[in-house]
Amino acid sequence: MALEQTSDLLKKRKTKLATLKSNKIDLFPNNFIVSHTVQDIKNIISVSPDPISEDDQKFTVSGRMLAINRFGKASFIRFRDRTGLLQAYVRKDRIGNENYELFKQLDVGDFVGLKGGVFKTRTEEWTLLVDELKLICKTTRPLPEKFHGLKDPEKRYRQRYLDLMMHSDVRDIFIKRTKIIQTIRTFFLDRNYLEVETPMMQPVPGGAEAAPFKTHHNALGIDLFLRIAPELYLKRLVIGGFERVFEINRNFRNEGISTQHNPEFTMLEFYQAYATYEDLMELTEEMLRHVALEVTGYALIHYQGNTIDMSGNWNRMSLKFALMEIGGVPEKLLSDREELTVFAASKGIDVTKTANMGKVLAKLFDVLVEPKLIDPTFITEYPVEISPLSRRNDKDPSVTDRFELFIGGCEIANGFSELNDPDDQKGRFMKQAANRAAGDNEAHHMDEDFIEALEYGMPPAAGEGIGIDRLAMLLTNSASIREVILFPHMKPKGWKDSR
RNA sequence: GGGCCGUUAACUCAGUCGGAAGAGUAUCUGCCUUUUAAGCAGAGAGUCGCUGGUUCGAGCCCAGCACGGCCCA
Repeated sequence: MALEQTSDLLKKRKTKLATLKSNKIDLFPNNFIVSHTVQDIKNIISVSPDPISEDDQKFTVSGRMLAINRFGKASFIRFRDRTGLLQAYVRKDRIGNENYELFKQLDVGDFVGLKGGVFKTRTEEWTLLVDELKLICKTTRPLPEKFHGLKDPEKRYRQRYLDLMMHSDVRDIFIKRTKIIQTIRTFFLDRNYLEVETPMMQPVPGGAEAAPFKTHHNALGIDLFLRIAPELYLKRLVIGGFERVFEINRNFRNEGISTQHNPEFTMLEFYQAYATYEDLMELTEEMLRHVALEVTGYALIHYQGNTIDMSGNWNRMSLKFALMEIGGVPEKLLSDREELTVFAASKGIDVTKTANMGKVLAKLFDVLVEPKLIDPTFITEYPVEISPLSRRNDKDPSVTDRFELFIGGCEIANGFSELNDPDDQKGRFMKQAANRAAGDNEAHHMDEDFIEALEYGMPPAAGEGIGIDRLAMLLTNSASIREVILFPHMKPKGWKDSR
């Protein structure tokens, strides 16, 4: 056991606990039975026809004390349970001398069980008049300051429980996040999609262009990769006859951490047989509009100073059109890789020498167009070389039947008609493998097993992925992905034994 | 990986020109039975992120490192 350095405050608190314990006070009892929640009490008060006095009905509640105002022989406390905040009035003449002496030893942060009726204070605030008070759980550490809360972002993320305890707006963000996921789930279940789970550990990481995390299975003696996407497995299910499937689950990508990236993040992917990418654009509009309304109550989203209208028909334009009209790229450059690279360089955009035309276009788009797509906009006609899993367009085989959706300057969704020609798919994988050999470690791996699956026949289908974290950022007006992930990844620090 | 900024009491933050470490909240003691950032009087509380350097003297200047934030790649 390492020697722990304790602050003055902590030492005093521990001494207090020891004293209480030696006085036979149970600091962590587990036998308190609650009759009402705070919300129950508020509901009952709100429908009571006549003025209530503290003797009409008794409630038994429990919660964490967040504030104590002591006045010698009486005190006001505020406590909170999962349903809300309530004030209570603790009087020495009601709970008795002995209990009041115990109460004087309690601290902000402690859990208490209370029994009593309700009355209105002079300032018209409904307050529980305490007849009985019991310690439910003693805190060993003091809570952060009540007025300023916990501001240090590092502490907020590393000790999220404190952040949640102190800040109702933070709690609201995570409640909204859950509501987003539940609304999406219901949306798909209502449309006869089957919710499935596919491997998180894959022998060949596929379905996206990203560096994976590697792990090892001892008994099998093989390396496995944490999935970067579930796509290829979900398509195997479409081949198997599950014509409508969806999965909401974690993906893992071994890349940098930023305000937009966490190494693990949550992705919705869904696939529908006999649908095209155009059908999915319709479905996406309907779904996201529905989610925004369900979660925020409005079709207008306020995000980082912009007002985004989720109602009406969303913009649609091709990648090249967007580059010309929004990015200001001269049309004649769009068909010449060399000139385009020079143009990119003139804008301070660095393009690697090995990058193909599609990658150059995508890079230009990321910098010149994406930040400007505030209102929901579908971008279509992505080049085939950067869309290795998408179906070719019938009229122009150099582009695919694919779209990406941008809202608030952020990529939210990526969908396309699925490539179901096994030979074409094999050729695309081989091109990717060549890129990989040339040094692109984010290029796709060859997946022979998936090619074989396609050879058994996949019905025409369209599929889409939506980043749940990004969507949660959008709907909670969060500038950083860390604000919508309960425990964002951070470098370990010696903070555990430094206090 | 690069740039800028931050790290001082449990929390939120000051700290001037390099010359004895500060405030509010919280804690402790006393008073206080309708407060709500309660009030009044008093007290205690610090590895100034870490390591080294410059200096008679460093929270402050310099270098390196750690962690975090924002921006860029």
